[in-house]
Amino acid sequence: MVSNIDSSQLSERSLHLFKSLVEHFIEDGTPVGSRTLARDSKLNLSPATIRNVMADLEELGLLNSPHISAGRVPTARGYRLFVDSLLSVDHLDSTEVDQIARELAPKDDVPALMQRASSMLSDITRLAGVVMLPRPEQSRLRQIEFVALSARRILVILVVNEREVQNRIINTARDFSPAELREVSNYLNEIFAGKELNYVRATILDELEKMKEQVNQSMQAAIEMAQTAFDAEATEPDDDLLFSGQTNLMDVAELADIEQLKKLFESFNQKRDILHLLEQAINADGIQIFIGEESGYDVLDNYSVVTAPYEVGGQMLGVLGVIGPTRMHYERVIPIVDITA
Amino acid sequence: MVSNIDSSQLSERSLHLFKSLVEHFIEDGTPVGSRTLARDSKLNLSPATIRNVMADLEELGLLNSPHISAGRVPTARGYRLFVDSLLSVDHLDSTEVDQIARELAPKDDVPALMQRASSMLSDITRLAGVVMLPRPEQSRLRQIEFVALSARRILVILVVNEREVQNRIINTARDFSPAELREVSNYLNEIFAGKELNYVRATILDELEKMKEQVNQSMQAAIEMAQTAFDAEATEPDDDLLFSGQTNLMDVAELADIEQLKKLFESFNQKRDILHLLEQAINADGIQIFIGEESGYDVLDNYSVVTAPYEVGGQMLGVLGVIGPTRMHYERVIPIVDITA
DNA sequence: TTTTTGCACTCCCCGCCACGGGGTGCTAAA
DNA sequence: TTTAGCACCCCGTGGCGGGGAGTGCAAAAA
Repeated sequence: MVSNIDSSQLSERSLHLFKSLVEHFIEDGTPVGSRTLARDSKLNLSPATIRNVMADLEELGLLNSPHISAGRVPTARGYRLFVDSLLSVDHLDSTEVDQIARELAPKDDVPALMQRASSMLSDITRLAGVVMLPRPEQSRLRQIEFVALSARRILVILVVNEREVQNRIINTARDFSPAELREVSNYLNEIFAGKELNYVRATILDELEKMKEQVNQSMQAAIEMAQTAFDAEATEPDDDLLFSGQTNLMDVAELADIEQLKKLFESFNQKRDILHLLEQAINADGIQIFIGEESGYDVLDNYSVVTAPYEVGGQMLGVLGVIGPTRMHYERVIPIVDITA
Repeated sequence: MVSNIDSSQLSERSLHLFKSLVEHFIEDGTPVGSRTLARDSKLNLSPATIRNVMADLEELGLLNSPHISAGRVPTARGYRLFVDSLLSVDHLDSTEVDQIARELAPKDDVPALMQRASSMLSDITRLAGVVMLPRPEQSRLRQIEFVALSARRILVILVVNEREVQNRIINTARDFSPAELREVSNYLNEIFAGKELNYVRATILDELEKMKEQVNQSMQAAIEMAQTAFDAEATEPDDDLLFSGQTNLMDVAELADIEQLKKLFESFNQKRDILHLLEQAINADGIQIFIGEESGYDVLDNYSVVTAPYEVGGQMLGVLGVIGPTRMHYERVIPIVDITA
């Protein structure tokens, strides 16, 4: 990767001009030329001077022109410099902050909350929102319960990590009485509560062996049953990436290329690429921004992704973000993503 | 609604010509004129004759021309006549049928199966697939259980209609002992098991009143608690419409209008309109086709929807279908939807 | 009466051209 | 180092003209 430009390598004036150029371009998406820039930036320089500066900036790879006689446009590298060193981030006014807080009041369970967060992000930015909720590496079993549905069908309830509840219905080889079930669950809770799920899955068979002489026959069958429940749990796919507002991207003029949009939407459906990308962001300790081709996924070539890890209840949980054109209002999107996280 | 054209109202020849016109148009999407039609249809008629016929057909509202000096294009009404009376449905060859059967082998639970069905439909037709799994009108409460998670947090488990399990976590005003919880659930199961959920929701308050003197204080609080559980249940949205392959629609040339696509995608997200439409199809006893504006939803103006109700395990379950441009290969799509159902 | 031929007409599409606008780079002067 | 001047570039637009595909109608042919 080519080294990025450091703001200290450029004169004050160049930076100023570069900044207004980017801002101008973000505003209306047309390449900006020396004339307009001369007017906009309050520097009182002639277009010719500005042309010289722009030529330098182009040399550095911060700008380029779509064709010889058009204005200049920022490159990915240019955007990088812009967001890293030049950006003055808006402060959200408190009503907006309030609104976000209100929307995200934890009325219900985690997935629903994530869903709301995602669609809120997309609503407020008019871009696409995305929330990743990674399957927690260490899911601790909190509690296990059995409920008899009918003679041989038993509902197994696993409470994991404080809030999540999973249930499976399993068919058993023989009948179990409610008393038996209670006994089994007490037993399992005693041994396994607070343990890691993977550990439970791995150990339960051993445990079974160990107990062979100690516990009675019925108990053994019950534990076997519990095992099938855990095995089923392992295959849980877990929908862990939520999008919303994809359609907002269809409004953005420069993305009006159907082919490209299609590729993007497909990669939303596949989830794979986006997931990989967001995983890179999970350990960043704040906002992270992927600009254009930086992401390494060519579906995202003309898009930027602004992400931030978030946590719920004190522990790292996932990453959320916004996907939009490289030409987005970073100064607005960034604080929004930040606050939401 | 204007009455549809009956095939008996037209001469053999007109029908033949009309049919080849539609087929031709479906094939390559350009308006078809008398000249080409004269070549294509093996009738040995001069273009002029055909022009006369076409003029008649236009009078009947089966065709129209985008502008005076272009070929003709079928109207929605024209398509209607075409699919109702003229269509010769392909027989799928047995490898295709096999493939469908293999894809839909019931390896896992119902929602996953539906998901597979939907994406299979879209893959095979190269259009968008949709599957509705209606929330059963009468959901009967089968069983209710409470599990204490911690001092004041209780997990409520509702078993509904044999297979479905729903759970809610509720916070209570005071502690409940496991014994109390068991008592409450026994009590509720006794009264409400097998009853309709709506009924339960409606009656539980009355029941509470009635019981005031009979049961003890703690019991009352418990019932109140149960009520909040049921109330929460009422708001359950239930994800009951699955799409896939939306992006296929982006390939279809004549839909290249971004605005329209956007509206369509949005209505996929809202689900509301599509849901209403599919509900109309649930009682049809076979394939049902909505062509263009017939559906009554203007987002679907240039689209057709081919639906069929399906059942699993002997009971009516839902509707599945395919959404594509009015100009789709009905003769292929129809049997595919049919077999899948 | 039905079909065909002939003809005038219509409209879209495409390529062409001219032109105006907003740019550029370069050179020479301030 | 900045500015003015100048020649040049290239895109977008709009007008124009011809070709193509198709139409409707009237009159002739079957």
